[in-house]
Amino acid sequence: MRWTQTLIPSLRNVPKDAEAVSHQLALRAGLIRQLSSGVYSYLPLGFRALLKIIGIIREEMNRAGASEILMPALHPAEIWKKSGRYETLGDDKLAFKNRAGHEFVLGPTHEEVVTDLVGTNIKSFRDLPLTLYQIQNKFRDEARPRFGVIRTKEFIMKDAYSFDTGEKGLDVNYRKMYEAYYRIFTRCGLNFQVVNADTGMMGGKMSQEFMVICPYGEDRVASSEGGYLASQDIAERANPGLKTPAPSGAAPEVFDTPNLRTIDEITRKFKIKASQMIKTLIYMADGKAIAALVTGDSEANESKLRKLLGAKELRQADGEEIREATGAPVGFAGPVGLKIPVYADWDILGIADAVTGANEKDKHLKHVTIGRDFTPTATGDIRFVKDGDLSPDGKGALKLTTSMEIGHIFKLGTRYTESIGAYFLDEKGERKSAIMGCYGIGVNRILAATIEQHHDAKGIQWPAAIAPFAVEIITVNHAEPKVREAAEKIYAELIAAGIEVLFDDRDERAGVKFNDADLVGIPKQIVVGERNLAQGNVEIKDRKTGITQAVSLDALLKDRSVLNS
RNA sequence: CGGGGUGUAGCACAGGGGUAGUGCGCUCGGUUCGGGACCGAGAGGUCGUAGGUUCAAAUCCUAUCACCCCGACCA
Repeated sequence: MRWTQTLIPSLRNVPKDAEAVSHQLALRAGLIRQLSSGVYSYLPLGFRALLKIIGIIREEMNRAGASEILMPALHPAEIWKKSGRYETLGDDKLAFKNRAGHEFVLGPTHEEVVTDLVGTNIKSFRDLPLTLYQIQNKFRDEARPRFGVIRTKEFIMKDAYSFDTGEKGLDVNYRKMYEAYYRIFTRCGLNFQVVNADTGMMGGKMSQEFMVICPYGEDRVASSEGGYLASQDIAERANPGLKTPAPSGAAPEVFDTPNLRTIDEITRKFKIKASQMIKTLIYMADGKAIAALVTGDSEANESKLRKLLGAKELRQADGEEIREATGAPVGFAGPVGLKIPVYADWDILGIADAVTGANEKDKHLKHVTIGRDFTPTATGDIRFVKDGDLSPDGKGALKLTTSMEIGHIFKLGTRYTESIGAYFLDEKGERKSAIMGCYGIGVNRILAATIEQHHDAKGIQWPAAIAPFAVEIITVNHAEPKVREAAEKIYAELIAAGIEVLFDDRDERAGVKFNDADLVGIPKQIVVGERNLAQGNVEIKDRKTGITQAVSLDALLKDRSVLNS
C-alpha cells in the first residue's frame, strides 16, 4: 500500500488531552480518529493491526474447538427480561423502542441472546458440549470513557460461551479457553499475568482476569514475591496481629465539627492523620443494618465484608437507614454506643485515642479506643489491600501495580440457562439446565496494550505478529528517477512474494520520512537512496533495535531467501 | 447525575466592547535536499448555537449544545 492511501494525518499537532501513551501514539500515527466522546473510528493502519489480532484470535479459538457465530447488535428486550439482568443494567443499557413499540437492547454483552439461541436448539446430552464465539461490536453507555481506546462506548469484543452437561465438562472447557487466551496474548507479544478475580455482577463461581501491566490501566493487581497474585478487588492479606497500644487515659470526648463530614475535611481542619480516624460505614446486610469499621486511610471492600458476615445481599445504607441506625445524618457515624452489630478491620485493633463520629449531627468523638469504648462483634480483613500489606501466604509484602484488563474468563453455572431456558435431557431422560461458561477479550484493548508495552520516544515498535505491515519502503529523494525505479522494483517484488509492504512514496525530505517511519513503527524499514544505490545497495533498518545493514539490491530482488530473512 | 474548565482557520493555541491574530499544515515561486530546511507571495474563519444588553459583541449577560477534567453519597 502506498502512503497516500493510508489516511495518515498531519503528524505534529495532537491535542494535549490525549494522556495515555497508547492514545497519543494511536492518534499521531494515524491508527484512530476521535469522532465524539468515547467514540473512535479506525483508520487503515489501525484497522490492519486489528485484523491481525482478530486473525490470531480466530485461529486459537478454532483450535480450542469453538465455532464462530455472529449475533445481531440489536436484541429483543424480552430475552433480556427473562434473565432478570435487564432491570439492573443501569448505565450500561442502551435501549430504545421502534415505531411498532417493540423494545430493543443494543447489546452490551451476549449471554442472554446466546443462551436463548442454544436453548432453542439443543435437546439431548448428545448436543453437548458446545462452545460458540463471535467477534463483534458491543455498546455500553460508559459514564466516563477514558484513555482513548482503552475504555470506549463502542468496542470490539471477542465473546465466547460454553455449554456443558456437568461441572467436569465445564472445567475442561474453561481450561481450553484459558490455554487459548494464554496463546493469543503471547502471540500478540504482550507481557501479561493471570489473576483471580471478582465474579461481580455476572455472578458465577470462579473467574480469572488476564492483566497487562501498564501505567494507564484502570485496574490494580496485588502480587507478592512468594507468587501470590490477585486482582485488588479480591486480594486478601495476612492478619498483622496488631496489639492495641495503651490509650492516653482520657475518656472519649465530644467536639464540634460543624458541616465536616468527610475524613478529608476533618483531617485537614484538625490536623489529624487519616490513619488515626475510624471510618464507620453503615451497610444493609440481608435487610439488617450493620456497621463496618476501617481506618480513615483505607477503603472498605464490600465483597470481603460480605464474606465475613456470611450475608447474601449487602449494600450501602441510604440516608434514612443511616439516621435510623445511628440517630445522626450521614457523616457522623461512630462505633461508640451503636446498637447494631459492628465489624472492625484488623487495623482498628492497632489504634488508641482514635477520632470518629459521635452519632450526633455536627459532632465527632476523640480518645476512642477499641476494647474500652466499644467492642466489635467480630474483626477481620474487610478493606482493600494496600502497598506493603502482608501477603496472605505469609511470604513478604504485597505490591500493587496498575494494570489493564484484556481478557476475562468465568465459570457461570446455570444462572442464565435456568432463567432463560437452555435445557437438555440426560442419559436417564431427566431434564437439566446446561452448565455455562463465558469468556471475553477486549480486542481493541490488545491494540492499546501493545502500544503501551512496545514504544519508545520516537513512536510505536510493532511486534511482527500484529504489525499493520511487515516492511516499509522509504525513498530518499523520491524525485530522483534511479531511486524511484529501484524502490518501485522492490515494492513490486515484495508484493509478489506476499509480503505486506507500506511504500512511503512522498516527495518529502529524508528527515520527515525517517521520523514518520519511526512513529508509525513498521518492524523493518528499507531505505532506498542514492548514496547506497551507487554501490548497488539499499539499507534495512530494524525499528526495535535500530540496527541498520546494507543489502545488495540485486540479491534482494532475485533471491527470495534474502527477502524472507 | 454533581462540580470545574474549554469552544476562535485543517490542527494546536493567543486575543477579551471599535479593521480577525500567531505557529504548524495547505497553494504558488525560488534556494535547499541521508534525521522534522529557508526566503518570498498567497488561499482559508458569519469566533459552538440561540437570544439579550449596547451606537457598536468574538469579547458583557442568559440559555443551550459539544468536548475535557474531577467526583458520585470514602461517613
